[in-house]
Amino acid sequence: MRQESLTIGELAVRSGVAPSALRYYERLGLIRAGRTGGNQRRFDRAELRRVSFIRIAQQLGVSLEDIRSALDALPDSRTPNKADWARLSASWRRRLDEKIDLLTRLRDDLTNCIGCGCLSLRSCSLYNPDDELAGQGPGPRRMLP
Amino acid sequence: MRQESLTIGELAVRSGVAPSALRYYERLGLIRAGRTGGNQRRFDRAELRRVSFIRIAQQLGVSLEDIRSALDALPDSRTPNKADWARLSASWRRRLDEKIDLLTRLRDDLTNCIGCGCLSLRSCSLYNPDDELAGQGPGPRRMLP
DNA sequence: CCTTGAGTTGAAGTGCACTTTAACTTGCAA
DNA sequence: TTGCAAGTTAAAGTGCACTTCAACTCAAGG
Repeated sequence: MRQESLTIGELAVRSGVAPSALRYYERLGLIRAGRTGGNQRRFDRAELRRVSFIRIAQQLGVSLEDIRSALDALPDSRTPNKADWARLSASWRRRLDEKIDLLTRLRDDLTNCIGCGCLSLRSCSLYNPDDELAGQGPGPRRMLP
Repeated sequence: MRQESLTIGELAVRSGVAPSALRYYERLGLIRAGRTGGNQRRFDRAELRRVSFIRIAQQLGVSLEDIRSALDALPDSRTPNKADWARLSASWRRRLDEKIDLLTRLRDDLTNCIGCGCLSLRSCSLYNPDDELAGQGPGPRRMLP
């Protein structure tokens, strides 16, 4: 079989992302699709890698807007190759390192800090409002203007 | 000075959380406040620790609803002591361990996986949809019914 | 040819975590 | 006592990441 292009349903199954989400990603310019004569989307297999990248970045608390910016670094005219993806992954690695670092500090301090009764923010390294990745809970945030 | 109770403004400054957010937390039952004769909130100093706990939990991608459940484990009648907080922090430590683990795997696999071209989800350990904490990006999620 | 599942669109809806607004009241210092 | 910052409420608004809906078209098998 090994077809060149995928329907939106196929891409959804293979990526684990709902068709509606894929359409949404396309609208935001995170992925691209060609069209058939009858106006149906056909995705290049390479888009699978993009979707994968998107979901990984989301695990790091990166917004779709920021992911779009990152993906813009990929070549527009040709299919991205290993070197392209490697370059992109480098920046993600840095983010990952930072995030792991933050969580590790959090873990190491937690018992200690609660045990000693100092858990009152500000004083503690647990509270780190300046960290770009720190405030990314499950809900929208943009607390300080 | 060392006053017994804090106004909402004072708690906001000391916790770094906006007054509107604190009122919201109170509505959801995450924190408690007494009232003055004139109906103004007065927070026990112990509430500071609760707010701290909430913000830390949010960094782990836990929803306010889940945080509320966790906080319900604290004693209702008396001010929580060190042992109470330690017990609570234990469960958070487990979550932290899991999350750090996930991110570490992610980091270790990333370059490798992208480099080898296998980054097509499903096949990769990068994609881990069953992990409770994995899907916690910055936006609301609840993709599968 | 006909049916049926899969795809198309724009517009509206959803859930979370808040913030903003409007209209009003309190608490404290001068 | 008066002035004003800080507090109060309910209700509506915001931003993100989607999903759902209605009304329609397309693609492929029998």
